[in-house]
Amino acid sequence: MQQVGDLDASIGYAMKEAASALRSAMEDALRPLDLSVSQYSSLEVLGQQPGLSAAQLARRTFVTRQSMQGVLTGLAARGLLSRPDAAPQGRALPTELTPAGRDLLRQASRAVAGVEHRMLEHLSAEDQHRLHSDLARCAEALRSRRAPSRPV
Amino acid sequence: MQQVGDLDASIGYAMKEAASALRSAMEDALRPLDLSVSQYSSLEVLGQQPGLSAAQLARRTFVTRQSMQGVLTGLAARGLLSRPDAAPQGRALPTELTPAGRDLLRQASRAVAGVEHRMLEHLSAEDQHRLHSDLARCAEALRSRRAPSRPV
DNA sequence: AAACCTATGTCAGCATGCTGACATGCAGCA
DNA sequence: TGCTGCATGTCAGCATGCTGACATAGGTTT
Repeated sequence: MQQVGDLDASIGYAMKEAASALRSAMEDALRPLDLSVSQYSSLEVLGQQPGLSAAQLARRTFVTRQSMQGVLTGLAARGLLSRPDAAPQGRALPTELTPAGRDLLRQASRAVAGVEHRMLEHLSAEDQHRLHSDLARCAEALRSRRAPSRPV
Repeated sequence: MQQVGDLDASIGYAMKEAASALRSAMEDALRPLDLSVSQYSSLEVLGQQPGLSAAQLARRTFVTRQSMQGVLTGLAARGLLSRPDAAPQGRALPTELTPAGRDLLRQASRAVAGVEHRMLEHLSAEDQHRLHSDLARCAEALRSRRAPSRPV
């Protein structure tokens, strides 16, 4: 275990491969709707948790809040979501989907569900459940020891 | 299954989360060596399969050959790998690590192995084996139906 | 009240990776 | 021979996402 060893035996490599294939398939599925994966992710999160700020949304979709601003600007320009001009409290601008946004999200979510189904069709329900929990455990294990790197 | 549904139950979302955490942890581990994840990936593949062309390397590391050119240029400028000036046959330029490249790869591979170990330490050997095979199956299932989109 | 800390939005600059396009070398076929 | 198809390398342009920096709003501590 001192070095990575054969890549075809590496779980990290397999994870990158699977994530890369998933992203490509999602891009293909979302292209007809003129949505990028980042745009879809924002819509999906926002559909389930209306009123999130850009910074909260960014954390949920694994990008920086600076990047999220660009995504939200693009979606707002297409009338898919709305943000108040002034913050009702603090600096956070709560974002919500418009009816058009909800409608497009419904189509996009259907397309992505198809991709996910295709990805998992050869796995039993039990395998899927365990895969989900193992992935969550991997993420948690990596997150837990993110050193604060505060110098003494 | 007609829509994606709760994100916390989505395997695709969990995969993105795990892959994102893995990438961040690798960036942290490789920063002291002044290597990006892409640079490390290229070195690792090249260490196991010397003589690959840029295009072959690109496919193995899930980037385009155009992007790979930039990575190889940077690594070559640091004396970590060597490419012939002229193609010995066809257009492909077979790339190989220099002794300095092999040395840095050894350190990087150790660091990344540590990350991967941390990611998996709460999973049994059996769980790890199954996770690897499930990820491979997911990738394969997504790849298989990449539609050629040739119009009839 | 004043100082501090945190979270948020925003601007600027830059690195990475992509698509599109073109030329080249080689194999296969008419 | 010439034509076609394919893989490779390379150039240009662009989109995405990042880091760094700053101002602002609110809460906490002193």
